[in-house]
Amino acid sequence: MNNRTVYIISGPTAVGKSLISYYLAKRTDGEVVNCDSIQLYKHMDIGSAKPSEKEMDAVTHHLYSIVEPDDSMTVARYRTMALETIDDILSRGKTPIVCGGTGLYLNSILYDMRFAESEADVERRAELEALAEKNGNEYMHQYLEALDPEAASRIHPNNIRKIIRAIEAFEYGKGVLDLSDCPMNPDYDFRFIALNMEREWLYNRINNRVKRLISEGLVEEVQGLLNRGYDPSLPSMKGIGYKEIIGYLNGEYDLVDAVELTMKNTRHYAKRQITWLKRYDFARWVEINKGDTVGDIVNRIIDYYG
RNA sequence: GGCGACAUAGCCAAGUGGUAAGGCAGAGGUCUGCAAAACCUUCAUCCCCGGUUCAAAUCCGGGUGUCGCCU
Repeated sequence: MNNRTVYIISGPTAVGKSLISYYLAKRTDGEVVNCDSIQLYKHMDIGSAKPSEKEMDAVTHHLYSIVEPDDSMTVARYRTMALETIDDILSRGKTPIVCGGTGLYLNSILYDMRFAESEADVERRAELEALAEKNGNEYMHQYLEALDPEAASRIHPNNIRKIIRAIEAFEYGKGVLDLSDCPMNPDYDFRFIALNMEREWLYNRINNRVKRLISEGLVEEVQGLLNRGYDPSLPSMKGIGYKEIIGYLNGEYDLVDAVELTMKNTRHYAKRQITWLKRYDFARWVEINKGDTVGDIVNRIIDYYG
């Protein structure tokens, strides 16, 4: 038993990753491993479009609903958990099927990304944010330039978030590394699938999905999260669908506007996801056409790798 | 039928003689600890015809269209 095959099912939001992973798991005696930054959170089921309970019961799903919305997730943490899960699945002779569209998280599995031992320092970050607030982005960029010219040259002066991270990283060790010169993770035999479909169709699916989430009770879910005391400023609460509904509940606009905003932001997100996936030249792009059944697609995925 | 207003990118829209702001949508892209985040790039010759002028989206005349009011 020395199979190291790991399927990765990625693609933009709403292409149908979850469903395809589910059927692929049935066909390959597999177990699904979540790679979606929002599906990691508990109590965020509707908005993040988690697989149904039925699917979760029929096939083992890992890393869904494992942290509280106010827990701080990071790529480093995700990577540790994901790798442990994958190893566990392999050790039992099953096939891990990583499913999700969070690019950086996928990357952390695919590559040997090294993270410093120490966790990010929240206090120092707050200090730097205050400094940026006071002196402006340009000032911070110059400050970074003095510390780490190489990193400064890679980060746009307007991208204050990355500038701050780079300063933090420099102060705590080696600075930010370049994503592109990271070695591939040698431990697995990846079968990387990037699902995609015609843009217009995808956008239609996104719009319909948002409507469906509302009818399934997204507003109530968000209200419930607020009632539990989760702050809108939490990263989890800034997920698409959540932040827009919060705006509606705060009376900033009506529900129709919230829905349209959510659709728009989801479309933008899907576009960014596709852009991200294009970086992987080893990705097998699977184009989904109208009329394809899930079975067809799963067959194509399996056939791809003989 | 008459009078008036308006006509700028897919949409909203600034610009009233000097060589087309901005926003949204769309498209493309960046990415090593908030990533469903953050950030970047790109997209018009101004309804049509004629005139005035060194120079017109901007002024004049005519046409067409839209809207409003009147009959």
